[in-house]
Amino acid sequence: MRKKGANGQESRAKLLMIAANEFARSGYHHTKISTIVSRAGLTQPSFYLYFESKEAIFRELVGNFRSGLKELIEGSRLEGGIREDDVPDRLLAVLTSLFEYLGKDPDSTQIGFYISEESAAIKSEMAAMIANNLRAEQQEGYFRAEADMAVISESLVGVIERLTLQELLNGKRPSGDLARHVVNLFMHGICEHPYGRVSGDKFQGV
Amino acid sequence: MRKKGANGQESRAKLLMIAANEFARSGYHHTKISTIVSRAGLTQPSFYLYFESKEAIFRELVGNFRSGLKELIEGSRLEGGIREDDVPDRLLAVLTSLFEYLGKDPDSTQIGFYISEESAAIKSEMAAMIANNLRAEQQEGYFRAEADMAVISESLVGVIERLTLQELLNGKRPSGDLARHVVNLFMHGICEHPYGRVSGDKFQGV
Amino acid sequence: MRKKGANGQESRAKLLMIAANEFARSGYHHTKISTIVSRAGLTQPSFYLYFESKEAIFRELVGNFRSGLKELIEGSRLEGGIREDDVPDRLLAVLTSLFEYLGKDPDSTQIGFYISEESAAIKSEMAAMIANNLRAEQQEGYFRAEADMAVISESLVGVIERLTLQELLNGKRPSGDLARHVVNLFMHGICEHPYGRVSGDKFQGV
Amino acid sequence: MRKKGANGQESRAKLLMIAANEFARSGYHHTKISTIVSRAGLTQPSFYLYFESKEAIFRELVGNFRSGLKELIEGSRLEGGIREDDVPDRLLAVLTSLFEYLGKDPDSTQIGFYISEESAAIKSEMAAMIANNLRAEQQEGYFRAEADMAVISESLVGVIERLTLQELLNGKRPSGDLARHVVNLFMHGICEHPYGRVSGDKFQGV
DNA sequence: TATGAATGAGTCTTCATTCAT
DNA sequence: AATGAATGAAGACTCATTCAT
Repeated sequence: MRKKGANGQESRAKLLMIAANEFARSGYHHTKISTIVSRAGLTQPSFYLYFESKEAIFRELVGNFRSGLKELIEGSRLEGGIREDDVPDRLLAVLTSLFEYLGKDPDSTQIGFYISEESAAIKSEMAAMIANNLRAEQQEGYFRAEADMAVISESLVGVIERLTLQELLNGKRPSGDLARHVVNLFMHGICEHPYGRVSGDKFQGV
Repeated sequence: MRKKGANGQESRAKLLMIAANEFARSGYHHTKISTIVSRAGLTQPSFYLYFESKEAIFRELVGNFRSGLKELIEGSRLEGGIREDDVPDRLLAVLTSLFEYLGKDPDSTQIGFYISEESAAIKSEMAAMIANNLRAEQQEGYFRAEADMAVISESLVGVIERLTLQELLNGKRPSGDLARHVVNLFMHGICEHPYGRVSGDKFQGV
Repeated sequence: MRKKGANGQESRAKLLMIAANEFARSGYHHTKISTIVSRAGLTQPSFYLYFESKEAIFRELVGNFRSGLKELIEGSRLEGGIREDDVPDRLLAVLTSLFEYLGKDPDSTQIGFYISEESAAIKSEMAAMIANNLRAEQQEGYFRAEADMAVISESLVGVIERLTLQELLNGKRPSGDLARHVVNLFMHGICEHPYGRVSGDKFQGV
Repeated sequence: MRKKGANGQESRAKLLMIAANEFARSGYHHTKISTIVSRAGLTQPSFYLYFESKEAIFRELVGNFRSGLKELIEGSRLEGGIREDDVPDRLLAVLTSLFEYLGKDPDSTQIGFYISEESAAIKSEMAAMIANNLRAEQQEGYFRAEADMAVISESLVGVIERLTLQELLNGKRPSGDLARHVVNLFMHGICEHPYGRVSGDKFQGV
């Protein structure tokens, strides 16, 4: 006769899930081990059967999110040789899958993007990878040569993190919708009648 | 010769400044009153001479940042009747002063944008105000009629917060530079040769 | 061999007992959690395993005393229909059990009667219950019709609290002894030769 | 030109009065020097111009009450040789002046009787003096020879303190009224038909 | 006579973590 | 696989009191 929850893997997974939820809702410091185990129907010492410390479980959550994100982005470089007309659709596909990733586990996204002290690093890493992708594509002539891809990629990350928080995680808009908005913004801007770009003595064109 | 710190207002201001710095560097919970007062050359009880609690001084800091930001944005609507050609320059001016505000007191910006639990609310408020401004300008024909200003303003806030953190606060680029990049991105996008916009059955154009 | 104090209920009871003693001897403010736990052979956090706060354990102590007292007095109304000659003996029994209650746990009595801010309320409640009992008995003709039972019961409470503190708690006299003194005083007074009662223009007889 | 409140004696008296009020209302520990001086329109250091410490001002208040009380009681022994019939009226007069003393400065009475740690001692002293007076009168045959004046005086003090708190200080009954109730109770008791006194094998008669 | 500014000393309370079973 | 009981370490906050002016 198995004891209730006697399957260690189950308990571990349960703790991980609940911890993610607590961290996402309350932040790292306000989350208490006692709350987590209590929601899991366990006691405090049991927690330490599966995780070394509060920090360890948090790191595991952040790590999972981070590596999944990295993998996704690494696999999304535009293949060379696609027709120029296809660029927007390719971008759209990439961004859609990115938003889908961010939306499928809101607690982890919350943690990785907004709670963790690693958040800044994660987004920087993300921006760097995107910048690489974009530069490669830029070299193939898909984007304006003078565009500063460091700034563009940081901007893109900023847009993504903001829309994720404000539109995606609370269910206001679906991934594809958001992706399309972003593509159109980054492709064409919002200006009615394109005219010259702003510049100045001390500024360089984007 | 005046006693060191014998002026209460000086002590208060000092504590406020040091607290901002500690909160910005270490976050709310890791910041200790003992550290703050020690850096100010005071003792713990003195802190409570000027502030009700740790939370109170934090709130004051956040409040100052928030109201300053609000005031700035509220005063920045494009006046109607300017020539269409001037729109980019006006936007540039607005964004420049915004980045300047965000860059002049990095600790407060850090707190208001990234540390406070109010951060989300602050940015939402900011996005809402910007959306209002943009809509007004949209009605005067400066921007594409079909652009969804809710998404645009959220995106703009995302870009601003990201560039502030990655480029402005660590001194990589000056306010004007960033502002110009943002204007160009939002005006025209990064696309080399404008072609049709992406769309889909279930999506509406931006 | 059981670990010392490994039984939670024992620890709780121990803390409760020691706390009562400390509160009784030193008053609420001078009583330190550190002293209580140290006397119990525990550390401070253990205290919070069993009680929410210093105030909570104090309230529990006061509450226990109060409810026990209430129960005792509520159950002590003289049954109607007893012979008039038996009234003193019945009163004697009631007062004896009251003094016994007050004397069996001196620390709690000290707390409930003299330390707690609720003391006044406790004694008022006690006086009100006694007044009710006395009035019922008065209606059955056991006591003089013109006696003001509000004043009498307050007086009785005053006598009880004073004798408890001065004679009972320090062991000078046993419960029965005190009860008998009180009965005789309230029944007959101390006057050698009963003469007329004092009265005055503006006073009503007791 | 005199500074406001430049008269030291005025400030001192003011502090004393306010302190009495605060101590009476809030107890010793909850009373804060900061509150006292603030109500007096002074600052904290000024307090130490007139009193050595918080404890010192408290002691002064208690001392004043105590010595006034002592003086009053000492002067109230029944002169020998009065007619037996006059005893009640003499007692009445004594008790009336006692209640008047207790009622004229409620804050001080509150402090001396209920707040101070000296309260027990004050009442004991009071009981002892009363016992002396009563014994003297008992020897002159005014009271029953077998009455135990130690218990009687303690009881009397108990009645006085209780009626003072419950009836006098909150204005429910005037001094003379209370005094008369007490005299009648102690002279004759409340029994309708005097019958034998309770006694027991192990008890001695009052 | 009065005060602006500052502090020494002390206590409650919290929480992650562990031990023995 | 799980837990009842216990703790080490740390930080916020309070208040009577004093110094220099």
